[in-house]
Amino acid sequence: MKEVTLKQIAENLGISITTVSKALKDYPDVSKKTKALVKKEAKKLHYTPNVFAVNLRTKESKTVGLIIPEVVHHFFSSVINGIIEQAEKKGYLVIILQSNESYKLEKKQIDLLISKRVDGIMISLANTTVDISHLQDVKNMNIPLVMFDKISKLVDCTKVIIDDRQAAYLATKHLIDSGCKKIAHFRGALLPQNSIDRFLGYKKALEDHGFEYDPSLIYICERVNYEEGRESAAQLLEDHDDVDGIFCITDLVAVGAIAVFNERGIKVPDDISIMGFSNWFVSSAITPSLSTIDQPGYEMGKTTFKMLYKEMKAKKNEEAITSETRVLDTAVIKRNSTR
Amino acid sequence: MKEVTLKQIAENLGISITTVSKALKDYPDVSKKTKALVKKEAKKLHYTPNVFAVNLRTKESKTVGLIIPEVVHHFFSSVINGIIEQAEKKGYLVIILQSNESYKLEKKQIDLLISKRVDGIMISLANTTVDISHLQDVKNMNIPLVMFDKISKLVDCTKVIIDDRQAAYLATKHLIDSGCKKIAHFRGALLPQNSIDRFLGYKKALEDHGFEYDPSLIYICERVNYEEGRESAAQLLEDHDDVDGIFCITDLVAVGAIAVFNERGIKVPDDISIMGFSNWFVSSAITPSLSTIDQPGYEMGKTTFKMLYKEMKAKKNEEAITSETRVLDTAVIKRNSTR
DNA sequence: TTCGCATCCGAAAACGTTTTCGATTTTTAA
DNA sequence: TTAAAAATCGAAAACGTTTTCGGATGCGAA
Repeated sequence: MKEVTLKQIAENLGISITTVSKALKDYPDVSKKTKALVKKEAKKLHYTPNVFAVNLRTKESKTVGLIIPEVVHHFFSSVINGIIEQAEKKGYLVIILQSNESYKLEKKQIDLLISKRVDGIMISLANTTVDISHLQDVKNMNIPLVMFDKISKLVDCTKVIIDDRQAAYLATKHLIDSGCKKIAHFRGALLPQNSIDRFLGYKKALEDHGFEYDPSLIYICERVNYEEGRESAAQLLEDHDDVDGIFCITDLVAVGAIAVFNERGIKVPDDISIMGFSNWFVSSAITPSLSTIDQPGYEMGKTTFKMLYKEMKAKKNEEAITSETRVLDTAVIKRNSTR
Repeated sequence: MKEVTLKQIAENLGISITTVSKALKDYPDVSKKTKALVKKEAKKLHYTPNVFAVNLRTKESKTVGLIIPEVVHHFFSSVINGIIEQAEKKGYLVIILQSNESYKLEKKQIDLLISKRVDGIMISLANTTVDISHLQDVKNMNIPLVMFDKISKLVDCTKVIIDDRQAAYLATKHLIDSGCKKIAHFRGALLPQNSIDRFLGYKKALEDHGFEYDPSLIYICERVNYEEGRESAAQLLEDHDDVDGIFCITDLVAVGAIAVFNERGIKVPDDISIMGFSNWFVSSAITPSLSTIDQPGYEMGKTTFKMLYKEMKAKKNEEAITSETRVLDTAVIKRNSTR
């Protein structure tokens, strides 16, 4: 029942630990004969190297950290999916932490990951994060860092994002093209970059097409959920009777809005068109199915890890790591909630 | 820029490494004065222990593994949420792996976690898993193991589950109580235990209430998704014109079915009642909102980790670890898809 | 024979921590 | 004052691996 170590094998074979170690790693200065011998014995004893010792010696953990605002979220869980798949392929394991949209937690978790000596960190920022010194710390300690989706422009590191502004522009344009004359926007909280960008895209689209921007058509959904979609829709119905299009920051908000319109006999899209954002898989299942922007979560996860991997490799080879921003493609998905 | 170690502190203070180590861990054989001195110096230099060395020495990683069939799934991501929250609270980190419902991958991942020397493993089995020797291995190596949700009765370890059979019984009974006369069941694949149990619960409820079990009313949804819900509903409409109730293995399947009925002008619940399973948060957002069984994912994650923690502590104290099965409560949630 | 050159092997240090056990000093009791 | 007890400290081993560097061996060529 004892742990089997290099020493064990060495003793069994009457050779040194050194030779065993080198044989297993195919060093050129071990004869083919002893290599075969050692490997056979290792297999026989089911030898697996003690990672703790390997970590200590090599100063690597082959483990990366991932901090995400909310795990229970279709987009983010798609990202997780992409990341862990890609990581496993490259022999890395992923430690997942959830910031719960809290800056304080996020900071603590960064420290935790650093103290666990992960080889790299991937993060999507909490909405409440403004101070970015904890991320600067990561960079200063020369730990590879990649931000995705919810990023901060203030941190110099590689980023994987979509062009929220452009996507929102296209979403709004799609409403305009389909004949909407008065378009509201259910936006997210004021701080997060993507909430800002989507708002700006919306505004720009209006201006470019001869609409005047009307602040009273903006509704804020702090928590970006179904309930807020409902509330905003209800409020909108009180405030305005001539809005014929809504661009929602997220599908979930849009679904809430559609539910309210359905209940009140307001026809979507005949009376009012609804545009979502994310292409949550449920969006095609509701009635009417939701027109939206496809936001490639799985893809984002995949390239996020790939970027991180590149940096980790560069660091190992003592090459300089250069920050890079990768922008993923989005697409307008036309369904039945818009004309 | 050098790493700060115990040695560093010791040299600065002109004392031994031993004393520094003990001072930081409040050993009783270090004077208050030197303790204060050491702690001050440690703080000044931002000392953090090298986990690699600690791991090697203590043979613990303070890390646990989690294998899940699919990350992108509301129920499972709720479980993940519960687990990582609880784990962090106890100072453990969680490595998440995804088996993609593949036995082969699952087995490989178990080996991976073992080789990473995690302190414990939590797993929800892949649908295709029948051979359980890899889990037996885990037990044999004396690594704490907890199975949740999709378990195998053949493995002797602690388990956290719901009473699928009982819950399905109540779901079916609810349909019966609300006046349904002919009740179909959209079940899952044949192998997984919870698919079997829900089917058995359905059958038992029928028998207990004077219904005769009719195999032609059973539809199999292999992949348990929206599309299969649609297909099964469409098929049902061809096969039978007098079914007035359906118990679906999962909300997603139920949502697919409802969509078909909505499209074809079949009224839910007036013409046909639909019962789901899981209480996916979308279920309350669709029209009509879905009656279902509440399956507490977050709670399950929480107690799964707690159970694991208990075992890990027991192992450390060299107490015997006794397997235990914890059954969590479910509840019938009545909404508008049933009368 | 001797030198040079491969080829093959192993001693030993290093990674940074924890913990045992003995040594030294200080305090207390007689 | 002295012996015993308590308080405080440190040397050293151990965890299991990786890697450097020097040593041994064998072989062919000079």
